[in-house]
Amino acid sequence: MTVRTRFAPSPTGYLHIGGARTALFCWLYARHHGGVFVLRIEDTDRERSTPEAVQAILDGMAWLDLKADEGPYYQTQRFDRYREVAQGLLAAGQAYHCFCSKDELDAMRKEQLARKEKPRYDGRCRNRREPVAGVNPVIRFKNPVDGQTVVEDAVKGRVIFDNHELDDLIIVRSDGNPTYNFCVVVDDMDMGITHVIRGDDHLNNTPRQMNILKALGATPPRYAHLPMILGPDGAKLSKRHGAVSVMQYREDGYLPEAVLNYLVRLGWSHGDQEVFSREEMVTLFDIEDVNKSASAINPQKLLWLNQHYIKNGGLPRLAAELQWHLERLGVETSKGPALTALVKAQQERAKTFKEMAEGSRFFFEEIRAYEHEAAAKNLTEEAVPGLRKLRDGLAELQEWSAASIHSLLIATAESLGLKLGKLAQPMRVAMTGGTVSPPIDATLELLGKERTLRRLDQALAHIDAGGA
RNA sequence: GCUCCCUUCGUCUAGAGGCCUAGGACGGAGCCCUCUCAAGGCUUAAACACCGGUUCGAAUCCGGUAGGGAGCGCCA
Repeated sequence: MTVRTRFAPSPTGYLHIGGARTALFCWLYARHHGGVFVLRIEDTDRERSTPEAVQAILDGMAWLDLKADEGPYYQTQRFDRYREVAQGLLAAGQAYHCFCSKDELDAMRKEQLARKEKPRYDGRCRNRREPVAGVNPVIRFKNPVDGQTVVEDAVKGRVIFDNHELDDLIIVRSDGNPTYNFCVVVDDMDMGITHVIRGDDHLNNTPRQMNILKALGATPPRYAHLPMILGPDGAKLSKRHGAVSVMQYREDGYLPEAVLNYLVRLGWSHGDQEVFSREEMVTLFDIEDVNKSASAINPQKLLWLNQHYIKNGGLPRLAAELQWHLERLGVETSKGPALTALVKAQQERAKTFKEMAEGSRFFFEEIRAYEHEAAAKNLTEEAVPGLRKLRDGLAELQEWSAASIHSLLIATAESLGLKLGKLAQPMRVAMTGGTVSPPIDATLELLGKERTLRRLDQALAHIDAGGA
């Protein structure tokens, strides 16, 4: 039997980090077993579902490269099918019409709560023969009243529910539309889903779904309920935690492989290994190895992984990403060094592409102002002799390469009895306007001779003008 | 309130009765390297929620307690 998993988000918002992890595990499990990964959009709540949210989910998955092998299926396009199945249940006496009003239901709940009982529908319409005039009934599933339903969960283990804890849930609303728990069941059955991997907030729904499946004559799939993902503070994930949408991570300068690698280690591990390529994830991942307990997001570790992928990624790939971010900053990338060379110079000092792009602006844009403290400390009269001598040397330099620039720098500093830092740091401020850049020789090489000399003159003039 | 789930360093985790004086990673601290920022190298602090039981022996098994979480909708 081929494994078939599904990711079934409801399009009421963006693809957040928790959803992304669920999608990843579903995808990994399918890939690992040579199975099929199905995408299903659960949009039965027409009030809250939007096409923008559908697109956002698709975009998020595309960015993470979690391609669905089938779908997306839309539940709103399958309403006829749900109604058909509900009618079948009705005809078989496994479901019934319920005419209870909302007020009646509310009153019932209140009483039960007052008696310190779990609120549940008492099944009073189970044996009603006559319809109530003027009331459009809902359809309820006739849940078994005794016995137990056992969920053999791949991550939580054996979980036992007494059927009398479960009540007769509504499967079709009074307006004729099917409800969530029912659609899920019909879909999982129709789509031949063999493994339902989802958040553990659904664990309590599982016995109800299994009972409906059994009533339908279907074999329940294998279930795996993933622990929740919490915010950095250990509280439930929310907007207040910043990057809730996976696409926000792109904006913030993260690579999808870093996000994926971070996510796969939340609730899953393989010994002491921290870094996993996509291929390794696929071969090593197993749902049986997933943890039971919730985990908090650790932004520092994500940052570290991102840095790892920046340091070790392929240049063309990284250059494309840098270009995307530079363009976001409004930088004209054609007016500067080749981006692959730039990435090579910057990849050791950036944790994110956002950071790298911001730290690379000076390669493309003129220096309009020096950082105050940096200039005050480095662009001083004291630095002038060194800068002048270096300017002469650079102007005559035949081969404009980091290596030759480096030699010139050493020689210049030596001849003036200066420590390298006394020369390099003023140069850095002159070239970048600030104090941070790649090694100065590499920076000059990337800047090019003309720009270097121009900026050196600009700095000298600045000092000459009294640092104003 | 009821049902269900969870509990190893700050965080992610290893651990499936003796290999544990509990390992790794991020983060922290210190040192080294150094033209800045980084990167890198080395060192270091830091945890089995609690109480009982089983056992020659428990982080690992059992029971309870506490603390977190989820569900209990004509939401998904």
